[in-house]
Amino acid sequence: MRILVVEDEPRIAADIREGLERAGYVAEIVGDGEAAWFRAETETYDAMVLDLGLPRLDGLGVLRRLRGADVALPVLILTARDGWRERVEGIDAGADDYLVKPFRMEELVARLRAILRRTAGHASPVLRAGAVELDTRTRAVSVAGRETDLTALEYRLLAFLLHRQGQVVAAGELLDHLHGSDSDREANALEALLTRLRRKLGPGIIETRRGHGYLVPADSAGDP
Amino acid sequence: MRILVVEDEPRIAADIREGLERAGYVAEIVGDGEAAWFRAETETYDAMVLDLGLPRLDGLGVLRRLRGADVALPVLILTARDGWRERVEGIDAGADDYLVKPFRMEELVARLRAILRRTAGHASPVLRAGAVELDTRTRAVSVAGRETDLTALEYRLLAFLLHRQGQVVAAGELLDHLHGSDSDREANALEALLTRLRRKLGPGIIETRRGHGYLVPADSAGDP
DNA sequence: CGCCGCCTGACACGAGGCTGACAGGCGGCG
DNA sequence: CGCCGCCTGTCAGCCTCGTGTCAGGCGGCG
Repeated sequence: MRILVVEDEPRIAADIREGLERAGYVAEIVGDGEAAWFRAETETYDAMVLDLGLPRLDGLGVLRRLRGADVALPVLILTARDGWRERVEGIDAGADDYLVKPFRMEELVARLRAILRRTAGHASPVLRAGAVELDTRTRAVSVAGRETDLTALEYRLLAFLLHRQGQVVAAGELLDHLHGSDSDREANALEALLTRLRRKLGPGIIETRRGHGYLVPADSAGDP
Repeated sequence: MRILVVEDEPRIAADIREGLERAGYVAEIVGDGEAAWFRAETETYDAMVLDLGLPRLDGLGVLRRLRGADVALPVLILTARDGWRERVEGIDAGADDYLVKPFRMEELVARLRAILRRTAGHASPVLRAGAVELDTRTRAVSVAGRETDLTALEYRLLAFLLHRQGQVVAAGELLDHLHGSDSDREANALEALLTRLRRKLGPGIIETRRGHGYLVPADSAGDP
């Protein structure tokens, strides 16, 4: 789960990142509305945490533009305590929920989970492929009903592939998602990771398309 | 006819504008990818001329975003002479045609006319020819409804020919897209590749124009 | 009829991908 | 503070399969 955090105050941004990552999300921070708009349009995120009190480009402007462009991205807005006007306008502009600063991280995570659960037609928070089930809320993964422990990286990889079920994802894109960088050396790291993950999941879940990339098949793979 | 030109180099941009307007089009220039995306989303254009060598935001990102958002806008990309990799990725990402810099204005106008003629650009990410379907999003190819495995090279070749449906493409140009170089020896490699691809696709999909090149016919070839 | 362009089956090589082993790093726990 | 565990990147070896090459065949055009 990738969350785009739009927050100009470095300390708060760092706190949010820490809290989100502790909760199992991947957080990316941008400091102003212009960058937020750009990132939201060019990359794929599962949700956005948007501080309305941005210095340069108004957070509300970002939100309106997003909604105007029909971007179905769950947005949680952060407002000042006395910013009731902002809150109303934010909800009007298409925010999914709001949070008043200062707030407790647990509350942020809880609200994020809530809007992730009820958004975008991804009705169910659990992803399935064959005998494999992945619950995005609890981060629990089971194979044929058996709870299975995945490492952080393995989980990210699996979740990403499940999110794109049926599509072939290039190795470069996977590496890009797992870290930021991309290199030749690291190609093998992905392969090693895949080997370990496949050993835990069993055969038929993650397939290789030589020269194309990897995918988890759309149909009920693994149990025919 | 409104054409959106995305080009950061002012002199080239001015040249293109002049050439397009002389040919009877209305040209609008933007200098970076972010602006291009915004304009393409908020305004209506008949085609886009997109320089892939943009400084800040990568032109390919714009293209992918457009296709991902199901924007049915014909796109002609401009690439550097040695940017064959860019070209391949551009076509893969849903460009309708490409032009190598430097180019003559007459050629730009001619290619623009061509892609405007076969209307609708590539609104849908799936390309069709007879019984063959190619989904650029999933990289899946099917023949008469049957999923068919293509190798990386076969896929590139087919995708390229489908993007240029109805046009004869010279062997040299095909080789140029599949690899960087172009040699006599390699000519046969292309023929071998074609043989293998045709065997998978069945007859009537890829035709040979002796002495000219290859094409996949524009009309519903293969199923009459 | 003979040349030339194109097709195709066979084959061999090398790149791409897999995996077991190892090492550095980081955090946890005593 | 130091030991020990797990996680993850790197390396080397192996295997598979994709792809180029070769040799020969088919057919059209002069």
